[in-house]
Amino acid sequence: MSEPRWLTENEQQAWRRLAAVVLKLPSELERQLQQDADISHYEYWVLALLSEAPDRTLQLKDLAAQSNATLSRLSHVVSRLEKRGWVTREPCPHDARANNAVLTEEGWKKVVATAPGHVECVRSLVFDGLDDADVDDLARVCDAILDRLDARPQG
Amino acid sequence: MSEPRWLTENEQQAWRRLAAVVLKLPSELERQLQQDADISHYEYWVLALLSEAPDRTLQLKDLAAQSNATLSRLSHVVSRLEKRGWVTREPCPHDARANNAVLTEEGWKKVVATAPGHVECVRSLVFDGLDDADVDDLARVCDAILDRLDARPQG
DNA sequence: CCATAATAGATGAAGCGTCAAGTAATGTGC
DNA sequence: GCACATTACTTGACGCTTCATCTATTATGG
Repeated sequence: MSEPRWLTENEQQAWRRLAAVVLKLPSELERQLQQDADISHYEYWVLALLSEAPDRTLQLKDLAAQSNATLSRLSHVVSRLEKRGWVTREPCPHDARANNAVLTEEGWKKVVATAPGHVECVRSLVFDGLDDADVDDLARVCDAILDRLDARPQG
Repeated sequence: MSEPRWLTENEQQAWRRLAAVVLKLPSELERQLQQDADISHYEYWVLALLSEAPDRTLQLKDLAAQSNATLSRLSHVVSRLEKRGWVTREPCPHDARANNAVLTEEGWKKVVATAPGHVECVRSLVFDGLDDADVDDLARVCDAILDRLDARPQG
């Protein structure tokens, strides 16, 4: 084991701030959605993805990938969303192992009702403090981090 | 309720990437620490903060603030760390309501043993993909977001 | 001083995510 | 075309965070 490559002063500062964002931003978004729509951030994300998908339908596997979650987590969440009447499960025609998640009309209404307040929250927390150049920088840096995250051996 | 201020195309892209980072980065750090040191990311933060504090001692209230957590969460975590022999609670001399958390010698050793691998993980996931200008951009953007997060009315 | 409020922390229940197993269907090698 | 591995998903248990509530101590107002 060689000498660890410690962080420079600049990197430490950036890291502390990124760590704080990564910790606080989700909990604030969670709070807003819970309070205003009685729904978790991840549940919202699932509904939003379905609302944009063709026929408002996605196979669970793909929905899991697009929402950055494990299939297990998604399965639990879809069960909850099903109980609330926002999503239904349907067998996938071409693969008897697979299931599709389909957004119901009620689910669509839920997304439509929830989206404006949530977008406003994201905007006020993130984008109102940034100019156009900052937004580009943010996207670029996040992309670089994601490249390395996705390149990891075993998730 | 006026027309919501939707996100521009650029903002949407940046947001999706930030959301992915905010979701994936913590779980990857969690995985590394759990695997290599049998400890959670937040537990590591607590130990690391204590290791840098004068006398390796901090009042629970201050430790909660510095680690971006509620007092309740910290209290539970300190209980676990106490059971593992890495931290002890001591009454605060000047305020009988308050408790100090103190890092034990065993706790110090744990930090020393864990830090290099964790820093390596942070470096490889975040900083190895960024140049100096990116690091500055990251710090600046995170700072702007934190300003708005911390300015929120009620947490 | 005394009542009230605020602060510091602890604790138990509830909900969600993760992990380990399990089932069922579908590829793949020989 | 039959074993074997892989894929797709479900389920139950466990651990951790949050929330509400509780105790104890310290400030504050009159």
